[in-house]
Amino acid sequence: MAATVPKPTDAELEILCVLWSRGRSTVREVHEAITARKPTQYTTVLKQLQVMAGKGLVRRDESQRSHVYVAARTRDWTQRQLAGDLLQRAFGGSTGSLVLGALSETKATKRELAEVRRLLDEYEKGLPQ
Amino acid sequence: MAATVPKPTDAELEILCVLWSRGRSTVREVHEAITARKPTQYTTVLKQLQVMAGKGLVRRDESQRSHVYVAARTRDWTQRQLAGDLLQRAFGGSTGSLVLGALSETKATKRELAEVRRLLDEYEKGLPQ
DNA sequence: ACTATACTACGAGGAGCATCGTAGATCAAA
DNA sequence: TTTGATCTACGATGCTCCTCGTAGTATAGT
Repeated sequence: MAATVPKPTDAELEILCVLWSRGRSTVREVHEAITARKPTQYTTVLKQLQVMAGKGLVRRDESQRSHVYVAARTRDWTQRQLAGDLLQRAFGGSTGSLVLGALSETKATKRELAEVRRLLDEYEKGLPQ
Repeated sequence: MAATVPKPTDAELEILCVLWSRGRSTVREVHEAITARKPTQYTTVLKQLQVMAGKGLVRRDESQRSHVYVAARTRDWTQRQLAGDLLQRAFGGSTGSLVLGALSETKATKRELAEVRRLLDEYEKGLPQ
């Protein structure tokens, strides 16, 4: 069975973002990234990572004294989960509503709209039949 | 200043969905809708609504013995908040990624794609210049 | 060898969330 | 008027999340 990882919480998501952008990282490295935006104790980040490892959100290499952490799921995969989850919870499954919501909240420009259209085309190409 | 309402929690969102679809509702009516999908005590829903009123997520009319509740924000407004929030937290502000995430997670069909495109067109029409 | 530094493990505690039970008030029906 | 149903108010509990402090261990520098 595919190990089922839970939906990351807010704080966990922040850490995942660091891991996605940095790749394999030690606690210290993650901490430095996190604390730059929001001053936080080192052990807070450490504990988070330990909990996340327990949940299966991250994996770690303990072969060195400084353990090295990696996100267990890709950014894309997680984004799909979160978008799908929100879709069900708040949008009654209507993809169109979600898209519109995202667009209007961020005051998307014509340029971004074009980008979205382009992505739609690409996505459709990958569709069966 | 516009009263700033907090982001609704999962349980709160379920109740809001009921209020949005039913309109003005008593606790009993909300409870009936909620418990149909997930058996729940009457007082649980009542308490939720009371808390939500305190947070400003709903307003209530106490002129009758059975208080009548209304969502304080429209469905559209809330959806925009949630979509925008997720966008910032998980997608680094990239609307395109969010759209793709939602599409691929729900295995959107060609028909739905067409619908999304139509909405995009409409949205663009309302855009200034 | 000794001391300072860096690292992990882990327990504790505050805060919010979701749920429920009980108490007390109000109303309606017999 | 008494009884039963219906409603609100609210306290209590268990859970998760987040944060931090302390303890213990390994490493490195002098």
